[in-house]
Amino acid sequence: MNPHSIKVACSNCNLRELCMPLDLNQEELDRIDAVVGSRRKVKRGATLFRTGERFSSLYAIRTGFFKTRLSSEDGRDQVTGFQMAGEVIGLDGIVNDHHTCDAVALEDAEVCVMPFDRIEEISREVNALQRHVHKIMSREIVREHGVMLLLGSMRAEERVAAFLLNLVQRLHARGFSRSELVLRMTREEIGSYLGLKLETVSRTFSKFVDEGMVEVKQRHVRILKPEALQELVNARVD
Amino acid sequence: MNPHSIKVACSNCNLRELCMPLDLNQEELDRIDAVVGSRRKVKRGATLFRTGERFSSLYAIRTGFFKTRLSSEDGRDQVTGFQMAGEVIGLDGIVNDHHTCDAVALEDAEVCVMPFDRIEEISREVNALQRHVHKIMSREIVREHGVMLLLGSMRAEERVAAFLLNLVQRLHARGFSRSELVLRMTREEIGSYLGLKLETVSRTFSKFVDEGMVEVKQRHVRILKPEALQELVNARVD
DNA sequence: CGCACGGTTGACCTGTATCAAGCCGGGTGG
DNA sequence: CCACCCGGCTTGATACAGGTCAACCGTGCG
Repeated sequence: MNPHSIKVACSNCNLRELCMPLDLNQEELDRIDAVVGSRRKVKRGATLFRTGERFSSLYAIRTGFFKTRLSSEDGRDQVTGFQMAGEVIGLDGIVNDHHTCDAVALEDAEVCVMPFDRIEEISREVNALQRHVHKIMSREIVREHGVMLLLGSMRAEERVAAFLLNLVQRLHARGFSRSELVLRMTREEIGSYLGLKLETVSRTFSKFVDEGMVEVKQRHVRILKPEALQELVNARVD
Repeated sequence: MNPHSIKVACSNCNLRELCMPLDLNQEELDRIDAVVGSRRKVKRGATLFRTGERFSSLYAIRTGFFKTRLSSEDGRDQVTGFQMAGEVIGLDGIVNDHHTCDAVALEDAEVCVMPFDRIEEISREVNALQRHVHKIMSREIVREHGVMLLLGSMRAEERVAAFLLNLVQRLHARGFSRSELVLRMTREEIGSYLGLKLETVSRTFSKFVDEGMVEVKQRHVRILKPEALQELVNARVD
């Protein structure tokens, strides 16, 4: 759509510790800079890639917030994840050379475009990058295991609690508050991700508010009792 | 537990087209043989690896049938997948150098042990192997997306139908019948995987039988109307 | 042979979906 | 600047899918 060729060295990027391996010598650093082909801006509501599009690159999010979703022709819709700065999207496309989900920007965003064949080429030479790529993919697999646990065995309250704690923890790792957050997505999108209807998400928020665990004003959420939420998530089922 | 050092060349393995890249010259083939360190037998009910164990290898299943499960201390249990011959397990361990799930044999099994540092080493030299490893990981990510869709948006009948079709399709790719299968797992394990209780799985089977879509005798299942099951899976929700 | 585990089935309960009405806040146009 | 509108959200009433609890059955193993 709107590719930009402004290149900024990864070695200078303030997200480096989030999206690149750490212990590199200068030569390796220079090599890794070559992984990023260009940058690309994505407007709120626009897609970075869509189901069926040819896969060519992974994308490291510099700024903004994305959702990924499966949209099958038969009308089922499933949000498979929310991604923020420092996270990598596009891994789904590697198997079949085509993307199998949509990536939609939930706010104006900018990504680093990393052509995958270049990633493969350089990770043959820089062991740390090779290892890094493997870890990123493995991390995604483990994350999805967690979502399966959530969808397969948690009740609505537990899901919403887990969702809020996960979001705020990731934001905190990026220097934001550990108790306050702004939701970038609608109740419906949260519901899709959590396997719930939007009304249930809304009711659950209200319940948490009644119980003094959180404050909710529209999309602004303040977590008052993180331990209480955590306890919900840990609750034994049987 | 019980490592065996019997080595059999991948180049001669009848599962090669399932678990190894295809277009290789002789030199590359020889190199890839070096990926497999040894074999290991796993008795029914035993674990190949457990949550928390140090990660060192991926495993290619030669024979037998596995389930992977998350078993959190708090009593939640979630089956995250069923794996059969030609499939690779252990990818979850790469991120943190420790496994994050258990792999349990549902019948006596044998796996090829592939030390991961050797995989990384050789895939630096053999591009096809590098690409292959990336595809395996990406395939797992895409598979899990599918499970998220199933858990997040399908009703019980749809889940069970999808489960049966998926199993029989994978078995058929391995030379088994496209309509008959033997379940290697209990109703409870199916239920855990599908986010349902075992009674619901049982009832759903019975319903399918009543409707003439399948025959079920214990763990023997014969699919009589695959199109009907497929239609269920494709059913638009709204 | 008999026990134990896995599976089926029934009766009832409950959490979440569904349907519906109304609210709130931000953006637009008069 | 205000009125209006619209999308996103909340809340209530009701329906129903699937969970729970319980009894019973079949079969394969010791």
